[in-house]
Amino acid sequence: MSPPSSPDGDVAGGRRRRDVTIFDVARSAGVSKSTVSNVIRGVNEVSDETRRRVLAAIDDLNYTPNGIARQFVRRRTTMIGVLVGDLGNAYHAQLARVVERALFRSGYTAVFCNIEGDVELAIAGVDALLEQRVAGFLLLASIERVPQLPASLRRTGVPTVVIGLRQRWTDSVGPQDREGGRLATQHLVDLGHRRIGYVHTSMAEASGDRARHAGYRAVLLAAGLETPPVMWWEPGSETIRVGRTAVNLIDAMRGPQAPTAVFVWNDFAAIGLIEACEAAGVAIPRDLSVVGFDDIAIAGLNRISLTTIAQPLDFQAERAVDFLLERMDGRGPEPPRHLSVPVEIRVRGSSAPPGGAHR
Amino acid sequence: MSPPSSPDGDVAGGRRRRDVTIFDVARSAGVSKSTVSNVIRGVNEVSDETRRRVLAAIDDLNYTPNGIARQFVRRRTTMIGVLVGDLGNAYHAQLARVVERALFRSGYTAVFCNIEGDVELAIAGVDALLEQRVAGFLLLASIERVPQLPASLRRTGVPTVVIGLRQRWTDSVGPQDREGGRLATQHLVDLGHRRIGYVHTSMAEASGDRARHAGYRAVLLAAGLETPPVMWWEPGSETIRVGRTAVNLIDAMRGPQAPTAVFVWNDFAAIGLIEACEAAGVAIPRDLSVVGFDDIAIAGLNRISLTTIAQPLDFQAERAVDFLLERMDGRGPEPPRHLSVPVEIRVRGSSAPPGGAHR
DNA sequence: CGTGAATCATGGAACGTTCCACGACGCTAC
DNA sequence: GTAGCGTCGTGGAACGTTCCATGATTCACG
Repeated sequence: MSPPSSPDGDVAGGRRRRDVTIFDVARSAGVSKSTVSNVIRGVNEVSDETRRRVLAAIDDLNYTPNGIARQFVRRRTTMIGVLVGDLGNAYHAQLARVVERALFRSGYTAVFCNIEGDVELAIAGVDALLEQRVAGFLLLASIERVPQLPASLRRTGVPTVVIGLRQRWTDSVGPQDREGGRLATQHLVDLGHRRIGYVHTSMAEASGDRARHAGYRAVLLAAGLETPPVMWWEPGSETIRVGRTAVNLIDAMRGPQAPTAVFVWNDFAAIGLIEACEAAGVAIPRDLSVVGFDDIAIAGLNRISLTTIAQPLDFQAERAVDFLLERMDGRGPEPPRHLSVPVEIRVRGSSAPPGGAHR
Repeated sequence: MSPPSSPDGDVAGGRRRRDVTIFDVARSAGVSKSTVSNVIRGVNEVSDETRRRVLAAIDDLNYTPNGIARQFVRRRTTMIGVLVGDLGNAYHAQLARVVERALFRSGYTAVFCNIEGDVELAIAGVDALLEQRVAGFLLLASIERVPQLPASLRRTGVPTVVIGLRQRWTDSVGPQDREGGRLATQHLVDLGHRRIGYVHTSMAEASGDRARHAGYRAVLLAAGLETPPVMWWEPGSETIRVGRTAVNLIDAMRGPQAPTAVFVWNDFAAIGLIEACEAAGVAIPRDLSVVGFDDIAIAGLNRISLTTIAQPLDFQAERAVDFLLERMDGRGPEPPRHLSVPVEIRVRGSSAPPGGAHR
């Protein structure tokens, strides 16, 4: 009858074997493609008998709907572009993880783009995501190395939600940075410290930095304490750069007005700082108490034991996804919402009374 | 002339504003859609003058090609499904990061699916990726919690490459596990240890576990040393579970035949083990030397200082992507290739002569 | 001047869905 | 008996590309 077993398009050799389509299912079930479509989408009442036959045919042919075709015709994908600072950084990796879960649970697919603080990469990544017609963007904090990113995203007109950094132009979700700065600093004051420094990265727009600093200053002011000049920390891009010099902090430690405690704007930097201090002969917490922010996983290790401010990442991810889905539906409120979720302090071994009373 | 500023499809309200299409560009440039397509794809010689006009029109209209439509008609996407064990685990996160970069560099998009050792999640994730018609799969190690995954992927017929775990049915890339086990154990023997234990997870198919164990046994055999029973470690799923008991190791440490050193099958477990030991009063390295595998970022911290086997993740990711692209082109060789990349030992503070000669 | 080749541009079919308008059928109510 | 309605199913247009076969023009060469 038919030509003897047509070539059929090899799985290999470039051109792919033709998929089972909705037509094949329709033919096999003896109905029209529209009916199959209705069954799959669960709309437009279909009689039980017909549905049964269609489902049987789907099962029979091992049919998987072609999501690309669906997204094409609907002119709306289920992909969300997730821009993340650096997956090598535990805080970002953790955030990426919970975001992926939250999106998946809502039926969306996370497409990550690892910015790595590289402007070229960021631009190329966003372009690629736009070409893929992502339905939305999720911007995960720490975009300090690519300051033009927010404006650029905004211009695309694609719904965007920011996590970890407050932005005026769109919804954002983040920790109570100011409160966190307050808690951390108050903890140090309560321990009896009188000269408490603040350490951040050298970048200006670092997520939450400003607010954390404000909380810190407020406590010092209320306690009638002097505010030493801000110290900075040059973050390593890939890992916590062991022994990387926190130049002016170490210098300060040797000066006449050495702080007895510091609040560091995030754990990643705090741990690097501890490493650098110890390498320079500054004992933690005897010579210097350190408090971080984020409570990344390793902060809880006994070997690290970093006092820090914990923020609930899961909850933030879920709310951010909620916000994003609303905006994608055009249901997002104006002006944009900004949710700050509560933080709490985890007191561990890196902080102690001045002079190192315990440990 | 025209109706007063037609509704035009609001950006919000569900139905999206119609994109600029290739037709708009064609009209604006005064050519056919085919010519625009030729210019974009850089094929089928186009005169310089025409190309210039088309590019100008593209720029003018701010046209972004619709990747979904392209992938639809070509019946081939540029998305690669990346199945990863647990982004919360530093080793996986690091691997995910380099894989994303390598794929991006080749013009592909990584679509991660975080398995989390959850069978349901894994199945649902793979289904979603199949619906998205990913062009290939990359399986990142540690699928020990979802043993049926390889077989399931294989059945899909979608080209797959495995990283970190040797599989017979398809290409794989991984570290020289056996050699790593050898190096680690030889290091301990050289330090003078006579009773050296091996610690792994309780899961059978853990990536590389078997080969690492084999390297370990080979060294002990060659050195004429006794092989203590294998000890196991129940890994925490989300973080290194601080203080989680490595039950039978701690027990063993108290017994008459306590090992003076252990080789732990990966850093994640090794660090957890160190924590548990120290919590139980076993000092590292005085009472017990510990060697890990992977050289995850925090292993290099002075506070951790874990002696371990380093493997080059970037290189593995690049080769794995090469392999995958070849298979996707139908150029993959038969039988499948298995690449083992060299490892090296990084000696740090967690290993010392028995009795803790230094530190 | 006619032919063939080279260069460049074009129109149309196809890709696998969704969604809409419509139609067939059976039932109820007047 | 027929109008109206509810239930269930259908065919076709549309989505924005790619790719192929073909067409138009120009030029070199005999």
